[in-house]
Amino acid sequence: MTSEQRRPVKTATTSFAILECLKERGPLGPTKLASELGLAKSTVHRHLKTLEQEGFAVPDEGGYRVGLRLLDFGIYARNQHQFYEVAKPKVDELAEETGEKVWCVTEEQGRGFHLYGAAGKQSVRTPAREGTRSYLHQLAAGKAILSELPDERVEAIVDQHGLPAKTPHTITEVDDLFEELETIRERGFALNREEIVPKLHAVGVAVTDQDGYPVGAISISGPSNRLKGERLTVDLANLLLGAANEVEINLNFS
Amino acid sequence: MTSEQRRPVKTATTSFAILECLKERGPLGPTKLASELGLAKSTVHRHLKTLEQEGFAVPDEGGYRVGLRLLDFGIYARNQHQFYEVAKPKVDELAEETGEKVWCVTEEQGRGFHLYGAAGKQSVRTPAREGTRSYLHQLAAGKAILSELPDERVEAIVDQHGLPAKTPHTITEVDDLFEELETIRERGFALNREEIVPKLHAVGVAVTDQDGYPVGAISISGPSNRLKGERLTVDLANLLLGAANEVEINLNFS
DNA sequence: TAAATCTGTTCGAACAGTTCGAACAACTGT
DNA sequence: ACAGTTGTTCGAACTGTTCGAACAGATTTA
Repeated sequence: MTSEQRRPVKTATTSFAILECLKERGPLGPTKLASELGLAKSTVHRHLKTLEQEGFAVPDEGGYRVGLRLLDFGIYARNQHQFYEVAKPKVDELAEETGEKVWCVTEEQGRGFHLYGAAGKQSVRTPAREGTRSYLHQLAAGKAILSELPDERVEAIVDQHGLPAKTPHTITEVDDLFEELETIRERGFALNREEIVPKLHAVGVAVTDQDGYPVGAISISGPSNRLKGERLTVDLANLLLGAANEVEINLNFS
Repeated sequence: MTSEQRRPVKTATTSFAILECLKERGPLGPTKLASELGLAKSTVHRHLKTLEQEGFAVPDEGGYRVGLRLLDFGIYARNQHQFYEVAKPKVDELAEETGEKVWCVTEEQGRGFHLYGAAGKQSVRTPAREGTRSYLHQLAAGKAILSELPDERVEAIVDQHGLPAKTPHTITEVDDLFEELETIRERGFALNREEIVPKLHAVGVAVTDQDGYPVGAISISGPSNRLKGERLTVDLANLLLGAANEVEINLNFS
Protein backbone atom coordinates (compact mmCIF):
# COMPACT_ATOMS: atom_id res chain seq x y z
CA MET A 1 0.00 0.00 0.00
CA THR A 2 2.38 2.67 1.17
CA SER A 3 5.38 1.21 -0.62
CA GLU A 4 8.90 2.54 -0.76
CA GLN A 5 9.19 5.67 -2.83
CA ARG A 6 11.51 5.80 -5.81
CA ARG A 7 12.64 9.39 -5.73
CA PRO A 8 11.73 11.32 -2.62
CA VAL A 9 12.36 15.06 -2.63
CA LYS A 10 15.70 14.98 -0.91
CA THR A 11 15.84 18.66 -0.01
CA ALA A 12 12.48 18.57 1.71
CA THR A 13 13.54 15.41 3.51
CA THR A 14 16.56 17.13 5.03
CA SER A 15 14.41 20.03 6.20
CA PHE A 16 12.16 17.54 7.95
CA ALA A 17 15.17 15.72 9.38
CA ILE A 18 16.32 18.98 10.91
CA LEU A 19 12.91 19.52 12.49
CA GLU A 20 12.90 15.98 13.80
CA CYS A 21 16.34 16.48 15.27
CA LEU A 22 15.25 19.69 16.97
CA LYS A 23 12.35 17.79 18.51
CA GLU A 24 14.43 14.85 19.67
CA ARG A 25 17.58 16.54 20.90
CA GLY A 26 16.23 19.85 22.15
CA PRO A 27 17.52 23.29 21.11
CA LEU A 28 20.49 23.04 18.75
CA GLY A 29 22.51 25.36 16.55
CA PRO A 30 23.74 24.85 12.96
CA THR A 31 27.07 23.35 14.01
CA LYS A 32 25.72 20.60 16.22
CA LEU A 33 22.87 19.85 13.85
CA ALA A 34 25.31 19.54 10.97
CA SER A 35 27.50 17.01 12.75
CA GLU A 36 24.44 15.15 14.01
CA LEU A 37 22.97 14.83 10.52
CA GLY A 38 26.19 14.56 8.54
CA LEU A 39 25.61 17.74 6.57
CA ALA A 40 27.62 20.87 5.93
CA LYS A 41 27.20 23.68 8.42
CA SER A 42 26.20 26.11 5.71
CA THR A 43 23.53 23.77 4.39
CA VAL A 44 21.91 23.41 7.78
CA HIS A 45 22.17 27.14 8.28
CA ARG A 46 20.23 27.87 5.14
CA HIS A 47 17.56 25.32 6.00
CA LEU A 48 17.19 26.74 9.49
CA LYS A 49 16.69 30.24 8.14
CA THR A 50 14.01 28.95 5.81
CA LEU A 51 12.29 27.05 8.60
CA GLU A 52 12.44 30.19 10.71
CA GLN A 53 10.86 32.25 7.97
CA GLU A 54 8.02 29.74 7.77
CA GLY A 55 7.60 29.73 11.56
CA PHE A 56 8.47 26.06 11.93
CA ALA A 57 11.70 26.73 13.82
CA VAL A 58 12.38 29.57 16.23
CA PRO A 59 15.71 30.89 17.51
CA ASP A 60 16.09 30.33 21.23
CA GLU A 61 18.90 30.57 23.71
CA GLY A 62 21.18 27.67 22.88
CA GLY A 63 19.94 27.24 19.35
CA TYR A 64 16.68 26.72 17.49
CA ARG A 65 13.56 25.02 18.75
CA VAL A 66 10.38 23.74 17.13
CA GLY A 67 7.99 26.63 16.42
CA LEU A 68 4.35 27.00 17.38
CA ARG A 69 3.37 27.23 13.73
CA LEU A 70 3.36 23.46 13.83
CA LEU A 71 0.70 23.53 16.53
CA ASP A 72 -1.55 25.29 14.06
CA PHE A 73 -1.14 22.44 11.59
CA GLY A 74 -1.29 19.75 14.25
CA ILE A 75 -4.49 20.94 15.87
CA TYR A 76 -6.02 21.33 12.44
CA ALA A 77 -5.10 17.73 11.64
CA ARG A 78 -6.71 16.57 14.86
CA ASN A 79 -9.89 18.55 14.28
CA GLN A 80 -10.34 16.82 10.95
CA HIS A 81 -11.19 13.65 12.83
CA GLN A 82 -14.79 13.86 13.98
CA PHE A 83 -13.92 10.94 16.25
CA TYR A 84 -11.86 13.39 18.29
CA GLU A 85 -14.61 15.84 19.10
CA VAL A 86 -17.14 13.11 19.83
CA ALA A 87 -14.78 11.04 21.98
CA LYS A 88 -13.21 13.94 23.91
CA PRO A 89 -16.07 14.58 26.37
CA LYS A 90 -16.39 10.85 27.01
CA VAL A 91 -12.68 10.59 27.71
CA ASP A 92 -12.94 13.42 30.23
CA GLU A 93 -15.91 11.72 31.84
CA LEU A 94 -14.14 8.37 32.12
CA ALA A 95 -11.05 9.96 33.63
CA GLU A 96 -13.17 11.68 36.25
CA GLU A 97 -15.09 8.49 36.96
CA THR A 98 -12.17 6.07 37.17
CA GLY A 99 -9.39 8.33 38.38
CA GLU A 100 -7.05 6.75 35.83
CA LYS A 101 -5.49 7.92 32.58
CA VAL A 102 -7.87 7.71 29.61
CA TRP A 103 -6.92 8.03 25.95
CA CYS A 104 -8.58 8.13 22.59
CA VAL A 105 -6.41 6.80 19.80
CA THR A 106 -6.82 6.64 16.05
CA GLU A 107 -5.00 4.85 13.27
CA GLU A 108 -3.17 6.55 10.44
CA GLN A 109 -0.77 4.90 8.01
CA GLY A 110 -0.77 1.78 10.16
CA ARG A 111 0.31 3.58 13.30
CA GLY A 112 -1.59 4.65 16.39
CA PHE A 113 -1.90 8.34 17.24
CA HIS A 114 -2.84 9.57 20.70
CA LEU A 115 -5.50 12.11 19.85
CA TYR A 116 -6.50 13.18 23.32
CA GLY A 117 -5.83 12.11 26.89
CA ALA A 118 -7.38 13.01 30.22
CA ALA A 119 -5.72 12.39 33.55
CA GLY A 120 -7.85 11.20 36.46
CA LYS A 121 -7.05 12.10 40.04
CA GLN A 122 -4.79 9.12 40.79
CA SER A 123 -3.47 8.60 37.28
CA VAL A 124 0.18 7.79 36.73
CA ARG A 125 2.60 9.45 34.36
CA THR A 126 3.32 7.45 31.20
CA PRO A 127 5.54 8.16 28.21
CA ALA A 128 2.45 8.83 26.07
CA ARG A 129 1.55 12.41 25.26
CA GLU A 130 -0.99 14.00 22.94
CA GLY A 131 0.20 13.55 19.39
CA THR A 132 2.43 10.60 20.23
CA ARG A 133 2.73 7.99 17.51
CA SER A 134 2.94 4.36 18.65
CA TYR A 135 2.90 0.89 17.18
CA LEU A 136 -0.63 -0.43 17.24
CA HIS A 137 0.33 -3.86 18.59
CA GLN A 138 1.89 -2.25 21.66
CA LEU A 139 -1.31 -0.50 22.75
CA ALA A 140 -4.57 -1.78 24.20
CA ALA A 141 -6.38 0.77 22.03
CA GLY A 142 -4.19 -0.21 19.08
CA LYS A 143 -4.97 -3.90 19.39
CA ALA A 144 -8.65 -3.06 19.68
CA ILE A 145 -8.39 -1.17 16.39
CA LEU A 146 -6.47 -3.99 14.73
CA SER A 147 -9.12 -6.48 15.85
CA GLU A 148 -11.72 -4.60 13.79
CA LEU A 149 -9.59 -4.25 10.68
CA PRO A 150 -9.74 -6.83 7.86
CA ASP A 151 -7.02 -9.47 8.15
CA GLU A 152 -5.27 -8.35 4.97
CA ARG A 153 -4.98 -4.82 6.33
CA VAL A 154 -3.44 -6.16 9.54
CA GLU A 155 -0.98 -8.18 7.48
CA ALA A 156 -0.06 -5.13 5.42
CA ILE A 157 0.53 -3.11 8.59
CA VAL A 158 2.73 -5.81 10.10
CA ASP A 159 4.61 -6.06 6.82
CA GLN A 160 5.24 -2.35 6.77
CA HIS A 161 6.08 -1.67 10.40
CA GLY A 162 6.99 -5.05 11.86
CA LEU A 163 6.29 -6.03 15.46
CA PRO A 164 9.05 -4.33 17.46
CA ALA A 165 9.16 -5.06 21.20
CA LYS A 166 9.13 -2.57 24.05
CA THR A 167 9.09 -5.06 26.91
CA PRO A 168 9.42 -8.86 27.17
CA HIS A 169 5.61 -9.04 27.06
CA THR A 170 5.17 -7.29 23.72
CA ILE A 171 3.66 -9.45 20.98
CA THR A 172 6.38 -10.06 18.41
CA GLU A 173 5.01 -12.96 16.37
CA VAL A 174 2.35 -12.58 13.70
CA ASP A 175 0.61 -15.80 14.75
CA ASP A 176 0.41 -14.62 18.35
CA LEU A 177 -1.02 -11.32 17.16
CA PHE A 178 -3.81 -12.90 15.14
CA GLU A 179 -4.63 -15.22 18.02
CA GLU A 180 -4.82 -12.22 20.34
CA LEU A 181 -7.03 -10.33 17.90
CA GLU A 182 -9.42 -13.27 17.77
CA THR A 183 -9.63 -13.26 21.58
CA ILE A 184 -10.32 -9.52 21.53
CA ARG A 185 -13.10 -9.95 18.99
CA GLU A 186 -14.69 -12.65 21.15
CA ARG A 187 -14.72 -10.76 24.43
CA GLY A 188 -15.17 -7.29 22.92
CA PHE A 189 -12.21 -5.50 24.51
CA ALA A 190 -8.42 -5.57 24.40
CA LEU A 191 -6.03 -5.91 27.33
CA ASN A 192 -2.48 -4.70 27.70
CA ARG A 193 -0.37 -6.21 30.43
CA GLU A 194 3.08 -4.61 30.53
CA GLU A 195 3.38 -4.88 26.75
CA ILE A 196 4.61 -1.33 26.31
CA VAL A 197 5.70 -0.15 29.76
CA PRO A 198 6.62 -2.40 32.72
CA LYS A 199 4.02 -2.40 35.51
CA LEU A 200 1.48 -0.66 33.27
CA HIS A 201 -1.83 -2.28 32.36
CA ALA A 202 -4.65 -1.06 30.14
CA VAL A 203 -8.03 -1.91 28.63
CA GLY A 204 -9.10 -0.74 25.20
CA VAL A 205 -12.28 -0.81 23.14
CA ALA A 206 -12.64 0.05 19.47
CA VAL A 207 -15.14 2.53 18.06
CA THR A 208 -16.50 1.66 14.63
CA ASP A 209 -18.54 3.55 12.07
CA GLN A 210 -21.74 2.39 10.39
CA ASP A 211 -19.80 0.08 8.11
CA GLY A 212 -18.03 -1.57 11.03
CA TYR A 213 -14.72 0.10 10.17
CA PRO A 214 -12.73 1.22 13.23
CA VAL A 215 -12.38 5.00 13.45
CA GLY A 216 -10.41 4.75 16.68
CA ALA A 217 -10.41 3.33 20.18
CA ILE A 218 -10.65 4.42 23.79
CA SER A 219 -8.44 3.05 26.55
CA ILE A 220 -7.93 3.25 30.28
CA SER A 221 -4.44 2.68 31.65
CA GLY A 222 -2.84 2.58 35.07
CA PRO A 223 -0.52 0.72 37.41
CA SER A 224 -0.67 -3.05 37.19
CA ASN A 225 -1.46 -3.55 40.86
CA ARG A 226 -4.56 -1.39 40.57
CA LEU A 227 -5.71 -2.46 37.10
CA LYS A 228 -6.06 -6.21 37.59
CA GLY A 229 -8.60 -8.94 38.27
CA GLU A 230 -12.27 -8.10 38.00
CA ARG A 231 -11.74 -4.35 38.20
CA LEU A 232 -9.81 -4.56 34.93
CA THR A 233 -11.71 -7.24 33.06
CA VAL A 234 -15.21 -6.52 34.30
CA ASP A 235 -15.70 -3.06 35.83
CA LEU A 236 -13.45 -0.97 33.64
CA ALA A 237 -14.06 -3.09 30.56
CA ASN A 238 -17.81 -2.67 30.85
CA LEU A 239 -17.46 1.03 31.50
CA LEU A 240 -15.41 1.33 28.33
CA LEU A 241 -17.78 -0.78 26.27
CA GLY A 242 -20.63 1.48 27.29
CA ALA A 243 -18.66 4.63 26.53
CA ALA A 244 -17.52 3.34 23.14
CA ASN A 245 -21.07 2.44 22.29
CA GLU A 246 -22.27 5.94 23.13
CA VAL A 247 -19.53 7.46 21.01
CA GLU A 248 -20.55 5.24 18.10
CA ILE A 249 -24.13 6.44 18.34
CA ASN A 250 -23.09 10.08 18.57
CA LEU A 251 -20.79 9.62 15.58
CA ASN A 252 -23.64 8.43 13.42
CA PHE A 253 -25.64 11.56 14.14
CA SER A 254 -23.12 14.32 13.52
CA MET B 1 15.39 41.36 13.54
CA THR B 2 13.85 38.64 11.40
CA SER B 3 14.76 40.28 8.13
CA GLU B 4 14.06 39.06 4.63
CA GLN B 5 16.17 36.08 3.72
CA ARG B 6 18.46 36.15 0.75
CA ARG B 7 18.26 32.60 -0.48
CA PRO B 8 15.57 30.49 1.10
CA VAL B 9 15.56 26.79 0.32
CA LYS B 10 13.06 26.93 -2.50
CA THR B 11 12.31 23.21 -2.60
CA ALA B 12 11.47 23.08 1.08
CA THR B 13 9.34 26.17 0.66
CA THR B 14 7.18 24.51 -1.98
CA SER B 15 6.70 21.48 0.25
CA PHE B 16 5.48 23.79 2.98
CA ALA B 17 3.28 25.65 0.52
CA ILE B 18 1.63 22.37 -0.38
CA LEU B 19 0.96 21.62 3.28
CA GLU B 20 -0.43 25.09 3.79
CA CYS B 21 -2.69 24.66 0.78
CA LEU B 22 -3.95 21.33 2.10
CA LYS B 23 -4.79 23.04 5.38
CA GLU B 24 -6.52 26.00 3.80
CA ARG B 25 -8.45 24.40 0.98
CA GLY B 26 -9.21 20.97 2.40
CA PRO B 27 -8.38 17.63 0.74
CA LEU B 28 -6.86 18.12 -2.69
CA GLY B 29 -5.14 16.01 -5.32
CA PRO B 30 -2.00 16.73 -7.35
CA THR B 31 -3.88 18.33 -10.24
CA LYS B 32 -5.78 20.92 -8.23
CA LEU B 33 -2.80 21.65 -6.03
CA ALA B 34 -0.64 22.20 -9.08
CA SER B 35 -3.01 24.73 -10.63
CA GLU B 36 -3.51 26.39 -7.26
CA LEU B 37 0.22 26.82 -6.68
CA GLY B 38 1.31 27.32 -10.28
CA LEU B 39 3.48 24.21 -10.37
CA ALA B 40 3.70 21.19 -12.63
CA LYS B 41 1.50 18.25 -11.74
CA SER B 42 4.46 15.92 -11.58
CA THR B 43 6.31 18.19 -9.20
CA VAL B 44 3.43 18.33 -6.76
CA HIS B 45 3.02 14.60 -7.08
CA ARG B 46 6.56 13.94 -6.03
CA HIS B 47 6.30 16.34 -3.10
CA LEU B 48 3.08 14.73 -1.95
CA LYS B 49 4.64 11.30 -1.98
CA THR B 50 7.51 12.59 0.11
CA LEU B 51 5.15 14.28 2.55
CA GLU B 52 3.20 11.06 2.77
CA GLN B 53 6.31 9.06 3.53
CA GLU B 54 7.10 11.46 6.38
CA GLY B 55 3.54 11.27 7.70
CA PHE B 56 2.84 14.95 7.13
CA ALA B 57 0.24 14.31 4.43
CA VAL B 58 -2.16 11.39 4.21
CA PRO B 59 -4.18 10.15 1.24
CA ASP B 60 -7.89 10.55 1.82
CA GLU B 61 -10.99 10.31 -0.32
CA GLY B 62 -10.87 13.34 -2.59
CA GLY B 63 -7.13 13.87 -2.23
CA TYR B 64 -4.55 14.34 0.48
CA ARG B 65 -5.06 15.87 3.90
CA VAL B 66 -2.76 17.09 6.66
CA GLY B 67 -1.38 14.15 8.66
CA LEU B 68 -1.40 13.59 12.40
CA ARG B 69 2.39 13.49 12.44
CA LEU B 70 2.16 17.26 12.66
CA LEU B 71 0.19 16.94 15.89
CA ASP B 72 3.22 15.22 17.37
CA PHE B 73 5.40 18.20 16.53
CA GLY B 74 2.78 20.75 17.44
CA ILE B 75 2.02 19.38 20.89
CA TYR B 76 5.75 19.10 21.51
CA ALA B 77 6.15 22.76 20.58
CA ARG B 78 3.40 23.72 22.98
CA ASN B 79 4.80 21.65 25.83
CA GLN B 80 8.08 23.52 25.54
CA HIS B 81 6.35 26.56 26.95
CA GLN B 82 6.11 26.21 30.70
CA PHE B 83 3.59 29.03 30.54
CA TYR B 84 1.20 26.55 28.95
CA GLU B 85 1.19 23.97 31.70
CA VAL B 86 0.98 26.57 34.44
CA ALA B 87 -1.75 28.62 32.77
CA LYS B 88 -3.88 25.68 31.59
CA PRO B 89 -5.54 24.83 34.94
CA LYS B 90 -6.23 28.51 35.57
CA VAL B 91 -7.83 28.86 32.15
CA ASP B 92 -10.09 25.90 32.89
CA GLU B 93 -10.99 27.42 36.23
CA LEU B 94 -11.81 30.82 34.74
CA ALA B 95 -13.97 29.26 32.04
CA GLU B 96 -15.92 27.34 34.65
CA GLU B 97 -16.28 30.41 36.83
CA THR B 98 -17.28 32.93 34.16
CA GLY B 99 -19.06 30.71 31.66
CA GLU B 100 -17.22 32.50 28.86
CA LYS B 101 -14.41 31.53 26.50
CA VAL B 102 -10.96 31.81 28.08
CA TRP B 103 -7.64 31.69 26.26
CA CYS B 104 -3.97 31.70 27.06
CA VAL B 105 -1.86 33.25 24.32
CA THR B 106 1.87 33.57 23.82
CA GLU B 107 4.04 35.57 21.46
CA GLU B 108 6.41 34.06 18.93
CA GLN B 109 8.09 35.91 16.09
CA GLY B 110 5.90 38.92 16.74
CA ARG B 111 2.65 37.00 16.38
CA GLY B 112 0.17 35.71 18.93
CA PHE B 113 -0.44 31.98 19.27
CA HIS B 114 -3.50 30.55 20.98
CA LEU B 115 -1.92 27.96 23.22
CA TYR B 116 -4.99 26.69 24.98
CA GLY B 117 -8.66 27.61 25.25
CA ALA B 118 -11.46 26.50 27.51
CA ALA B 119 -15.13 27.02 26.74
CA GLY B 120 -17.47 28.01 29.57
CA LYS B 121 -21.10 26.96 29.64
CA GLN B 122 -22.48 29.97 27.77
CA SER B 123 -19.42 30.69 25.67
CA VAL B 124 -19.83 31.66 22.03
CA ARG B 125 -18.07 30.21 19.03
CA THR B 126 -15.26 32.38 17.67
CA PRO B 127 -12.88 31.91 14.75
CA ALA B 128 -10.02 31.22 17.18
CA ARG B 129 -8.88 27.66 17.71
CA GLU B 130 -5.96 26.09 19.52
CA GLY B 131 -2.81 26.77 17.53
CA THR B 132 -4.30 29.74 15.71
CA ARG B 133 -1.84 32.49 14.87
CA SER B 134 -3.13 36.07 15.10
CA TYR B 135 -1.84 39.59 14.94
CA LEU B 136 -1.07 40.79 18.44
CA HIS B 137 -2.75 44.17 17.99
CA GLN B 138 -6.05 42.47 17.15
CA LEU B 139 -6.25 40.55 20.44
CA ALA B 140 -6.91 41.66 24.00
CA ALA B 141 -4.26 39.17 25.11
CA GLY B 142 -1.99 40.35 22.33
CA LYS B 143 -2.23 44.00 23.31
CA ALA B 144 -1.58 43.02 26.92
CA ILE B 145 1.61 41.31 25.78
CA LEU B 146 2.64 44.27 23.63
CA SER B 147 2.12 46.61 26.59
CA GLU B 148 4.82 44.75 28.53
CA LEU B 149 7.34 44.63 25.69
CA PRO B 150 9.98 47.32 25.25
CA ASP B 151 8.95 50.05 22.81
CA GLU B 152 11.64 49.15 20.29
CA ARG B 153 10.39 45.57 20.18
CA VAL B 154 6.85 46.79 19.53
CA GLU B 155 8.14 48.99 16.74
CA ALA B 156 10.02 46.08 15.21
CA ILE B 157 6.91 43.94 15.32
CA VAL B 158 4.79 46.64 13.68
CA ASP B 159 7.49 47.10 11.06
CA GLN B 160 7.52 43.41 10.28
CA HIS B 161 3.84 42.59 10.31
CA GLY B 162 2.06 45.92 9.94
CA LEU B 163 -1.28 46.70 11.54
CA PRO B 164 -3.83 44.99 9.29
CA ALA B 165 -7.49 45.54 10.13
CA LYS B 166 -10.15 42.92 10.73
CA THR B 167 -13.01 45.26 11.59
CA PRO B 168 -13.51 49.05 11.49
CA HIS B 169 -12.47 49.11 15.16
CA THR B 170 -9.05 47.51 14.69
CA ILE B 171 -6.12 49.75 15.59
CA THR B 172 -4.31 50.57 12.36
CA GLU B 173 -2.12 53.53 13.31
CA VAL B 174 1.13 53.20 15.24
CA ASP B 175 0.41 56.29 17.31
CA ASP B 176 -2.99 54.93 18.34
CA LEU B 177 -1.35 51.65 19.27
CA PHE B 178 1.23 53.23 21.56
CA GLU B 179 -1.45 55.38 23.16
CA GLU B 180 -3.52 52.26 23.78
CA LEU B 181 -0.53 50.41 25.23
CA GLU B 182 0.05 53.27 27.64
CA THR B 183 -3.58 53.08 28.78
CA ILE B 184 -3.21 49.33 29.26
CA ARG B 185 -0.09 49.79 31.36
CA GLU B 186 -1.90 52.32 33.54
CA ARG B 187 -4.99 50.26 34.29
CA GLY B 188 -3.27 46.86 34.19
CA PHE B 189 -5.46 45.11 31.63
CA ALA B 190 -6.30 45.29 27.94
CA LEU B 191 -9.74 45.56 26.37
CA ASN B 192 -10.92 44.46 22.97
CA ARG B 193 -14.14 45.93 21.66
CA GLU B 194 -15.01 44.43 18.26
CA GLU B 195 -11.45 44.89 17.06
CA ILE B 196 -11.18 41.40 15.59
CA VAL B 197 -14.76 40.11 15.33
CA PRO B 198 -17.93 42.23 15.26
CA LYS B 199 -19.99 42.00 18.44
CA LEU B 200 -17.14 40.30 20.30
CA HIS B 201 -15.51 41.85 23.34
CA ALA B 202 -12.61 40.64 25.49
CA VAL B 203 -10.36 41.45 28.43
CA GLY B 204 -6.72 40.42 28.58
CA VAL B 205 -3.94 40.48 31.16
CA ALA B 206 -0.27 39.78 30.58
CA VAL B 207 1.81 37.30 32.54
CA THR B 208 5.42 38.29 33.07
CA ASP B 209 8.49 36.46 34.35
CA GLN B 210 10.86 37.60 37.09
CA ASP B 211 12.50 40.09 34.74
CA GLY B 212 9.17 41.64 33.80
CA TYR B 213 9.26 40.12 30.33
CA PRO B 214 5.86 38.91 29.09
CA VAL B 215 5.69 35.15 28.64
CA GLY B 216 2.07 35.31 27.53
CA ALA B 217 -1.37 36.55 28.45
CA ILE B 218 -4.79 35.28 29.51
CA SER B 219 -8.04 36.58 28.10
CA ILE B 220 -11.78 36.23 28.50
CA SER B 221 -13.98 36.84 25.48
CA GLY B 222 -17.68 36.83 24.79
CA PRO B 223 -20.59 38.64 23.19
CA SER B 224 -20.49 42.42 23.45
CA ASN B 225 -23.86 42.71 25.10
CA ARG B 226 -22.73 40.46 27.94
CA LEU B 227 -19.14 41.67 28.28
CA LYS B 228 -19.69 45.37 28.89
CA GLY B 229 -19.82 47.98 31.65
CA GLU B 230 -18.64 47.02 35.10
CA ARG B 231 -18.80 43.30 34.45
CA LEU B 232 -16.14 43.72 31.80
CA THR B 233 -13.95 46.43 33.31
CA VAL B 234 -14.26 45.53 36.98
CA ASP B 235 -15.48 42.00 37.67
CA LEU B 236 -13.84 40.08 34.86
CA ALA B 237 -10.79 42.34 34.79
CA ASN B 238 -10.13 41.77 38.49
CA LEU B 239 -10.70 38.06 38.14
CA LEU B 240 -8.12 37.97 35.35
CA LEU B 241 -5.63 40.11 37.24
CA GLY B 242 -5.82 37.71 40.17
CA ALA B 243 -5.45 34.68 37.94
CA ALA B 244 -2.50 36.16 36.05
CA ASN B 245 -0.83 36.98 39.33
CA GLU B 246 -1.22 33.39 40.54
CA VAL B 247 0.22 32.08 37.30
CA GLU B 248 3.20 34.40 37.68
CA ILE B 249 3.91 33.07 41.15
CA ASN B 250 3.57 29.46 40.02
CA LEU B 251 5.88 30.16 37.09
CA ASN B 252 8.64 31.36 39.37
CA PHE B 253 8.55 28.15 41.36
CA SER B 254 8.64 25.49 38.66
C1' DT C 1 44.34 42.37 27.79
C1' DA C 2 45.15 39.54 24.05
C1' DA C 3 45.16 35.06 22.10
C1' DA C 4 42.62 31.09 21.11
C1' DT C 5 38.60 28.58 20.17
C1' DC C 6 34.33 28.20 19.67
C1' DT C 7 29.92 29.50 17.02
C1' DG C 8 27.17 31.52 13.27
C1' DT C 9 27.38 33.64 8.68
C1' DT C 10 28.64 34.69 3.71
C1' DC C 11 30.24 33.47 -0.89
C1' DG C 12 31.22 31.17 -5.41
C1' DA C 13 31.77 27.01 -8.03
C1' DA C 14 30.67 22.17 -8.99
C1' DC C 15 27.55 19.09 -8.85
C1' DA C 16 23.40 16.92 -7.77
C1' DG C 17 18.61 17.23 -7.67
C1' DT C 18 14.42 19.38 -8.91
C1' DT C 19 11.40 20.92 -12.32
C1' DC C 20 8.81 20.51 -16.38
C1' DG C 21 6.10 18.63 -20.23
C1' DA C 22 4.62 14.91 -22.63
C1' DA C 23 3.07 10.37 -22.73
C1' DC C 24 0.86 6.61 -20.27
C1' DA C 25 -2.35 4.29 -17.15
C1' DA C 26 -6.24 4.18 -14.21
C1' DC C 27 -10.83 5.97 -13.05
C1' DT C 28 -15.35 8.31 -13.41
C1' DG C 29 -19.18 9.42 -15.36
C1' DT C 30 -22.02 10.00 -19.44
C1' DA D 1 -18.09 2.09 -25.08
C1' DC D 2 -16.16 6.47 -24.96
C1' DA D 3 -14.70 10.96 -23.55
C1' DG D 4 -12.90 13.50 -19.97
C1' DT D 5 -10.63 13.55 -15.88
C1' DT D 6 -6.98 12.39 -12.43
C1' DG D 7 -2.87 10.17 -10.94
C1' DT D 8 1.63 8.34 -12.35
C1' DT D 9 6.10 7.58 -14.87
C1' DC D 10 10.12 9.06 -17.45
C1' DG D 11 14.15 11.59 -19.42
C1' DA D 12 16.36 15.97 -20.42
C1' DA D 13 17.28 20.81 -19.35
C1' DC D 14 18.34 23.70 -16.10
C1' DT D 15 17.79 25.68 -11.77
C1' DG D 16 18.92 25.36 -7.09
C1' DT D 17 21.31 22.93 -3.49
C1' DT D 18 25.40 21.46 -1.45
C1' DC D 19 29.95 21.93 0.07
C1' DG D 20 34.32 23.88 1.85
C1' DA D 21 36.81 27.66 2.80
C1' DA D 22 37.11 32.10 4.50
C1' DC D 23 35.14 35.79 7.54
C1' DA D 24 33.02 37.87 11.61
C1' DG D 25 31.31 37.73 16.11
C1' DA D 26 31.05 35.94 20.63
C1' DT D 27 32.89 33.49 24.42
C1' DT D 28 36.59 31.37 26.95
C1' DT D 29 41.49 30.76 28.30
C1' DA D 30 46.04 32.18 29.34
